Amino acid sequence: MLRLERTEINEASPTPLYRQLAEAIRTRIRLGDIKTGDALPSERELSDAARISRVTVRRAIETLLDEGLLSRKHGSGTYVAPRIEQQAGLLSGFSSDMGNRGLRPGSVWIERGAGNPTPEEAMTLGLGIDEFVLRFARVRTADGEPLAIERAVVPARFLESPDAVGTSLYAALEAQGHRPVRGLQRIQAGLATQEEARLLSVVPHAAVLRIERRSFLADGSPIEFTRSAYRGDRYDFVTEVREPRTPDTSR
Amino acid sequence: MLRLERTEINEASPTPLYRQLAEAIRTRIRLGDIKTGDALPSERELSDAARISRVTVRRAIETLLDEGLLSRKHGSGTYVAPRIEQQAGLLSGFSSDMGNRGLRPGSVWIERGAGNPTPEEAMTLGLGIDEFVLRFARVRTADGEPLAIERAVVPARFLESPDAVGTSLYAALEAQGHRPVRGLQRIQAGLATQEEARLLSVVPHAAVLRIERRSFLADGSPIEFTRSAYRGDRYDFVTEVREPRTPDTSR
DNA sequence: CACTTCAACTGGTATTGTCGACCTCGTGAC
DNA sequence: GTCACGAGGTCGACAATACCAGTTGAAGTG
Repeated sequence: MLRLERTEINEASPTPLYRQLAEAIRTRIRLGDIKTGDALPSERELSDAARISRVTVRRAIETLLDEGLLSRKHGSGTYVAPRIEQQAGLLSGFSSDMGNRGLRPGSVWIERGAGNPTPEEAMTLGLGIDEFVLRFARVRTADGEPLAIERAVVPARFLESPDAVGTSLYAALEAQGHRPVRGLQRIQAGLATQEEARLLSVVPHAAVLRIERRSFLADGSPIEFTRSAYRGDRYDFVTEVREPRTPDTSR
Repeated sequence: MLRLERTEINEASPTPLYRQLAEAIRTRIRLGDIKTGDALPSERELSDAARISRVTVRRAIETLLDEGLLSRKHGSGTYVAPRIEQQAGLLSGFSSDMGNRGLRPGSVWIERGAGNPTPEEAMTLGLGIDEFVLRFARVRTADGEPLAIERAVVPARFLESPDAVGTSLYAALEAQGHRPVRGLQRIQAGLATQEEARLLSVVPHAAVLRIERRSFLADGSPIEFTRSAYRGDRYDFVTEVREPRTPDTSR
C-alpha cells in the first residue's frame, strides 16, 4: 500500500502543495509502488497522512486525472489508470517531437528573413498587409535523412531579429516571453510536388502529410503560422484525445 | 456590463451550482452580452451577485477555461478569449464530424459480422486470439459522395449483436453503457490501393489519409479499434491542442 | 441457499475564512 | 513632463467543516 508521509511535502517551498502532492503520487506510480488497477488511498486517508486539506488533495488528484494517470469512480475509489503511451508533444516543435521518437533532429535552412505577409498570412495572423513578418523555411531531418519541409511565419514584433532563432523557433519565442498555449492544426494528405520531391528525396507524386498549424498566446493573439510537408513513408502523426473530465449531461 | 442575478441559479436543481453558473456565463458569451476581450466581473463580484461562494465561482470559471472560452491573468482579471473555431468532435464518430462540417453523412455496409481477432487486433484490444470480436466495415459518404472507408473492430462482450449498430457505432456502445473517454489516433498519408480507389471513386495512387484509432473506457480497457482511409482531396483533419492549464515550471 | 437491507465506506458539492502574489493606475516627487 | 512608488484591486492557494450521493459487502431475512 501507498504510504505518504508529511515529510515529503515541503511547507516552505514556493511550489504549491497540490503540485508537490501530485508529483509525489506521480513518482509512486512511475516507480511501481502502486500498480495499474490498484486503488489509491481514499482522499480522506491521503488528507490525514499528509496533513493536507481534502480540497487540496482533490486538486492534486485532478491534475493527475487530466494527465490520464488516474481514474475516479464515485462511491468506489480512485484507481491507477493503465499507462497509455506518451503523446507526442503537440504544441512542441520538431526537435522535441523527434526526441520523443528517439531520432536525432537536424535542419537545413532554405530561407530566413523578413517581409510583408501574403493576404492569407495576414488573415490568419490578424495583421495588416503593411506590417512585418519573419519567415523561416527549413528542411527538417531525422538521423540525417530529410523528413519534412517546414515554413513558419511569425509577426515581427515577437522576435528581435530572424537570427534569434537557432534550432528551435519555440525556444526563441519563449526566450522573449511569448509562450503559445493553444494551437489549431489541420492535417491533409497530398502528393509531393516536383520541388518537394527534390527537397525530400522522394519521387514526385509520393504521399506527403501536410500539416498547417496556427498557435495562439493566452490572450488569443496569433503568434505563429506554420505549414509543413512530411514524407508519408516515414512519418505518422499521433494524437491523444480525451473527453472532458466532467461531461455535462444536463444539456 | 454583465449582471448575474441569483434568480438564474436554481438552488433545488440536481445540477451542481458550478455547472449552472458556467452555463449562465457560457450563454452570456454566446449571446454577445460580454464580448471578446472584455473582462468578466471579478470572482468576488460574481460570488456576491449570485450569492455563491468564491470557490464555487472559481470552479465554474475553471471549466470555461478548459473549454477555451476564458483566459485568466493573475492580478488583473478574467477575460473572454477570442473565439477559435470549434474543434471537430474528436472522440465522436463520423456522423457528428460531418454534422459539424455541414455535410449529410451516409454509409454503405461492406461487412458486418463476428469472428476471431487477428494477432494485431488481439494485441491492440488486449484480447486472446480465441475470444470474439465484431467487425464493421462501411463506405462512408458525405452528401452522397464516397469520402472514407472505415473498418471497426469491437470486442464482442461490449455489444449484444452486430445488428445493434445502426448508423452510429458510438451510439450503440453508449446505449449499452460503454462510453469511451480516451482515444489514441495515428494519422498517416498514403496512396490509394486498387480496392480503395474503386470504393472511393478515385484513381489508383490518389492521396489518402489513413487514420487509426484506439478508444478506451475510463478504467483503461480498450473498446474499439478502427482503421479508416479518407480521400485526400476531400477531407482534412483538424485538431485543437492546448497546453496544460497550470504548466509545471518546477521540473 | 439466494435475496434483501443497511451501514460504513467511497468520491462530489458547497461554505466561510485567511493569507499571499501579482497587476494597474493614480499620486506625488523630481 | 517623466518616473518611481504604493494602495487597492485581482487572481492563487489552502484550511476546516458540512452534507449529499453512489458503491459495496456483510449481516439479517425468507
